[in-house]
Amino acid sequence: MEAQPVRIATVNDEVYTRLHKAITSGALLPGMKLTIRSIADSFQVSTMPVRDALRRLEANGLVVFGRRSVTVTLLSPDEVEQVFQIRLRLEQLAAEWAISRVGPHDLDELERILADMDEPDLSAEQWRVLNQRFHLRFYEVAESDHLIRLIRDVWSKVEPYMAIYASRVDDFAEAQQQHRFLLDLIRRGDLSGLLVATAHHLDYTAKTVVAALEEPPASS
Amino acid sequence: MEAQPVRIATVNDEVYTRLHKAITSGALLPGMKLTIRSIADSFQVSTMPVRDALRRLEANGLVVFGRRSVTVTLLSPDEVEQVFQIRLRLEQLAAEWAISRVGPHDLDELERILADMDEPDLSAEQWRVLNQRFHLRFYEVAESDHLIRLIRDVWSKVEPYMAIYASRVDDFAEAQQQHRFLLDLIRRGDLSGLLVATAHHLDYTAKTVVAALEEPPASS
DNA sequence: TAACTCTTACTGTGATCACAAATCACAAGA
DNA sequence: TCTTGTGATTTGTGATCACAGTAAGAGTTA
Repeated sequence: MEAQPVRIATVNDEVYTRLHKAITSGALLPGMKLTIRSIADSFQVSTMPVRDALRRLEANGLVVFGRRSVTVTLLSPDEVEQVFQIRLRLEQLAAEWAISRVGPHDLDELERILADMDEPDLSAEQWRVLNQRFHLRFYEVAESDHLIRLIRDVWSKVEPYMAIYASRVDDFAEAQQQHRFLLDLIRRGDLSGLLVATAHHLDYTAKTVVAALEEPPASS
Repeated sequence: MEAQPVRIATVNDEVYTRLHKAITSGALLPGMKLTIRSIADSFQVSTMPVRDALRRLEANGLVVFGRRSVTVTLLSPDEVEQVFQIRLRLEQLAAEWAISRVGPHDLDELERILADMDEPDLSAEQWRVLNQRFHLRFYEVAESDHLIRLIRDVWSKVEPYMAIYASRVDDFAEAQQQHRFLLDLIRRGDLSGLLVATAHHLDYTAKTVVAALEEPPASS
């Protein structure tokens, strides 16, 4: 029963995690130029683990190595829409696998996450994290490491734009209503309904994100 | 009109390409232990670009970094099946996008690839490469870099097992027949038929690959 | 004032080195 | 013969260094 080797916490991993979070949370904006040395200095490590981490982020599509430069990947609105379409197909597959395995304990936890999201004075960042947790928590029920990992990776690519969108909106009532609807379908085991609702939810999200992207960033 | 920086050919890229090919072609078998230094020696470069390349391969899921070891990712038959399911969804999406954009030139090229695959004394390796080229050539018509890249990545994960399978089989008549059927559906613009046929084709492929995987490697 | 050239400083790439931890081999004991 | 403990070797990790090409800034000219 030979298992895959287990990763050990290392400086490289730490840097990777922090950079990944910085990009997906919108702290490092798409198109922004990065320098290995300054990152290394701010993290108080050598350039070595930073290089390793950036290489991994490159393979994830979150940064782009160019001629003597590293840049946070910048997606056009059209590309964002494409990625959302891809996300949809993967998440529909995960929903198929998950809905037949979902148990009472899972439903409770999903319910609890939605309750947390009802908190009125939630920051955009907090909402974004909870939103991601809700969806991924359900897909984890599918028990497929490969699918979950892929969904995470694809999700990460549009997450920076979700962050931009969320930072400008303060009313998540519509999205929240859709979440409750989704959870209800899950609870009832209505797969075909869930697939349609998931498509609607992602279309809605994609449209609002792209719309926020196309209007001027911050005119006073 | 600021464009994304362009990658420049570098030693790191070269090492990455060669290792990627070595793994997907089955030259480096799943589960095999790799050592950075020996790879560096055999390529006559320092360990540096090898590290970078392996980090990228790690993010692609082709190798796994463990405690002081690097291993070619080993998938269980069950995992192989999962990845094929994921591939199916992604390729169905690509088929949707591609079928409405396919032109005469594309059809000619697909036809030519199939003709090449009719060659009777084709090595397993040559057949595998042509098979991949046929499918990807069609999906490229979709003109979505993100989707193509994702399909390539997912494809790579099961490619080593395709190589194992192909090396033991010498009759690709059934698969070839399915290819011609697919191309016919593409030519007629029959999307729903194409989606079903693609599902059948991938199911068939997955089953034969997994079957080959589960029987003893080389008895006698 | 604006555009252009040239120079300088910067930055990723690749190499080499030190270290600690894990693996492997060999031997001693049961 | 199998297990266990110990030591030597291996190996990934992280740091430092030299180099070459790029990109930004200064200086000049029209």
